[in-house]
Amino acid sequence: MASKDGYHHGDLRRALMDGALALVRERGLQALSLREVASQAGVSAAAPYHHFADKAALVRALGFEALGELDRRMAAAESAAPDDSLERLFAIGGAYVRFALERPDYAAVMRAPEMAEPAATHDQAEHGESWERLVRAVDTCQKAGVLAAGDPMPLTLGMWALVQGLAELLTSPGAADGVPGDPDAFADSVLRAMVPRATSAAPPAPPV
Amino acid sequence: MASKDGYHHGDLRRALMDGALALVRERGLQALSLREVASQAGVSAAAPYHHFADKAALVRALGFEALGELDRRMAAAESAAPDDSLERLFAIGGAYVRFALERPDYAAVMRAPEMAEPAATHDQAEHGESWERLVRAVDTCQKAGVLAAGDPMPLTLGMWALVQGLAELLTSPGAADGVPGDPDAFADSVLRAMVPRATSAAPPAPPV
DNA sequence: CCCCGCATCTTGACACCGATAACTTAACAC
DNA sequence: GTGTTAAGTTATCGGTGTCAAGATGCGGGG
Repeated sequence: MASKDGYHHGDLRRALMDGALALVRERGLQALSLREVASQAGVSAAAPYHHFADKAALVRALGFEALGELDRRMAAAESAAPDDSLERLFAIGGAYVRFALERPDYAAVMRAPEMAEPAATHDQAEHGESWERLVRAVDTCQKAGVLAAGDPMPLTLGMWALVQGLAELLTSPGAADGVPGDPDAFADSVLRAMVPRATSAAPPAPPV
Repeated sequence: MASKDGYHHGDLRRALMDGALALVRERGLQALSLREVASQAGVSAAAPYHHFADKAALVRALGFEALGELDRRMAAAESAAPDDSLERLFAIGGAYVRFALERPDYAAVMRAPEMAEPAATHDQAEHGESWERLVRAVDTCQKAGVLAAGDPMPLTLGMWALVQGLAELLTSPGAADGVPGDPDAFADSVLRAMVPRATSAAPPAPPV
């Protein structure tokens, strides 16, 4: 809609987004500079304003792209998991953490302050499809009796907050200290340790 | 050490910190400007550099102050809770969330990117006293048999991630939608729903 | 064919920001 | 008094987001 495929430049909008993503990956969201992204793409400092209203609009575009990719990975992980409701829930949560660890740039723009502004929720649903996917997974677990019945909201929001906080903790520098080995596997153990079970027969945390 | 109590100005360092906190409260951490803080305090733009090496140093000072206040509230909540290990754990987590809701300015500087830089861990321990307090509470719960035994790290880190993510979710604007009534009470219900129990006799989530 | 329109990109400028250097002032020690 | 030092000032630099006005190029209608 905004740009079909290129008049002078090849596809500037995409080039700007990729450049911004690279800059975030290398030096963090704080160091993201519109001018630098522009000059790296070979255009002047004012050129981006023909593709994004604002620096915030660029960040929001990246954030929504990240949300889309996140949901794609969650969907893949969910369908690849064994046919067990709780395993599917773990797979979804694990996909979030793995995504944040693998693509810290996307993770950073996903929780950028620009994504929480009213202009952001105006364009897209609150958490996108991922949220509804999680709601569905929790509901399935409850119906299967593997999670305590009752209002699903506290459980779902708790699950979301858990993976969100876990991703943030493991992404922040210096977090590699203290986690024994592969952070991905550690995140999985945290998830399994934290998710409550309705059944009492569940083994009390596998020996480390 | 840096300033005893005032030569020309009353106590500039404190005035700058208070002004910065107010600015964060009103317009967010992103809008924090050293120049504006300085002019609001009635001094020139270069004056703050005699009290803080950097803008980052100001933010770090506020962040550590926030961590101190957080631990103070956690301690108060813990000792005010009934004499039950799990209740104490809930009290600690609830204190975190309540603090973040009540003082979003402190919450913002606590998780500012400047706090994750190597210069920050150099001055103070990783999470301050609060972390060790949580470790102790989880350990007590495990010893009391109310939490599954085993490696306490996944449980503790999961608990930390949960309250951290919960605070971030409830602090972000637009989060008031969807939570039924008092967010503080809702956070407590999330905490109680998410924390796993070793005992099977625990009532399966109180009716809503 | 030409020319007009529109999207795109450029230059130039403005206001703001963080940071530093050089200078002035005030408080205290002796 | 003198001298030292902390604290505050002005002036300035490089960088950033943003806007206005002009240049440039591609497409479609005459």
